Amino acid sequence: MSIMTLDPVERMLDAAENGITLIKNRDILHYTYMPDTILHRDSEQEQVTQSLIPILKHSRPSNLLVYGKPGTGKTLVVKKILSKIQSRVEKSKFPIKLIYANSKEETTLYGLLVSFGRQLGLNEKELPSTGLAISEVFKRLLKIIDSNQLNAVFVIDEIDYLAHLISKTGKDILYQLTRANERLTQGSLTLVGISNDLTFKERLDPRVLSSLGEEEIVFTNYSVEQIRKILEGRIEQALVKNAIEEAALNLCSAMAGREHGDARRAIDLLRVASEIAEREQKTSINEDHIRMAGQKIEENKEVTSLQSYPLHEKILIIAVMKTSELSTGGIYTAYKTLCKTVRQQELTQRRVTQMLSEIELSGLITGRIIHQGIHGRTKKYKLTISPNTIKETFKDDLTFEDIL
DNA sequence: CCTCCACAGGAACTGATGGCGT
DNA sequence: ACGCCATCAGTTCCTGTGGAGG
Repeated sequence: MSIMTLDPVERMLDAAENGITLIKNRDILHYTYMPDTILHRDSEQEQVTQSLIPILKHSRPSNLLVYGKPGTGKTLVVKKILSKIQSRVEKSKFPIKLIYANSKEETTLYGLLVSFGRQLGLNEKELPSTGLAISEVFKRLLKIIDSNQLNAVFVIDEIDYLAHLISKTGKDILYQLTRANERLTQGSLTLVGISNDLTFKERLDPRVLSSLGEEEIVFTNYSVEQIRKILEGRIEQALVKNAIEEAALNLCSAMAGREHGDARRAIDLLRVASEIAEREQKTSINEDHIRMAGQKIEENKEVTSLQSYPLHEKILIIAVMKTSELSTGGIYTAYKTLCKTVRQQELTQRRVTQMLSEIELSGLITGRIIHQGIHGRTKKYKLTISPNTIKETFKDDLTFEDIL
């Protein structure tokens, strides 16, 4: 290694040139990477294939519902098998069209339908991204499937979010999707729903359930040992030999397994830890690196969610941080005074309670309902992140100069 | 045993935005 | 040009509630 330079940039460049390299292939340490073989999921793969097989015989397969916690490989398996099926039929005259959409990424019902449409080949002109009635969008989707004689497979990830959107707007799109085949003469439509929430079925319209739930597949959580195997597979491809200590690997699997067997989290941990170790010029990843990675991932999550909030939510978070009286009333008065100093129109208490519960969902604060007898009912909130993170994140924002 | 607090949180509505079809 | 539609942030009005204190 070259002599230590004082300039940190020079030092990093030096290290990159001559220093220790742990990572051979960074992409493999990303959970979006699709490995050739999916570990521990043989029977699930068989089940998925089984229910989709009719497509090869030119008839409509059963609709499919896939359950499993995050990071159990649901999406991976479904995508993999569908693409295999697609490559099988590629040469035949029988067109299969795979459509994938994640309900969480598309925040509105309209957006989701449009994303389906885009993948079916409708451009901005044929399907504008705003302005139409939802029933009109739906009509156009069916029209293109019909006129191109497509056999479409709609994969709807996180379908529980979609169900939630639907119940908010009152449009029963899911029902219409399941019944779409009756309106199609030339093509067909198959639904594959993927859900994280195992109780989601109970909230579903029974008419939808009867056709969507024709087949059900449950992905169980990974055990710690299974996660370890998955990690080993990736380590072998992505890292140099002996890049990770035995204990660190154990810790990594344990940390991810403890939650609910989330392989995605395990891989994230590994990637960040290896980056840290590499930067530190260590010859291997040890337990501390894993712990630091865990912390860093947490902090990153906090900072990005802090930054992404609109102005009034930010003010509210600062109010929670600065006040000691953490009942809703207390927070609200604190919030009002902050609004005055920042010269912002204050919002109603109703709105504020709503914002507070939204922030609570993201995990930055936690709330607990407390009954104080004659003193009524309140929700007491508590900051779950360190005030320093907040100050650090907002320190460049001129709006908050006076209140931090 | 009843009362009454201090809010929680649902429902329905408003007004603005942006863009369609005709 | 006009009416219509979806969406979003926010408001208004509302009903509901566990238990301390009388």
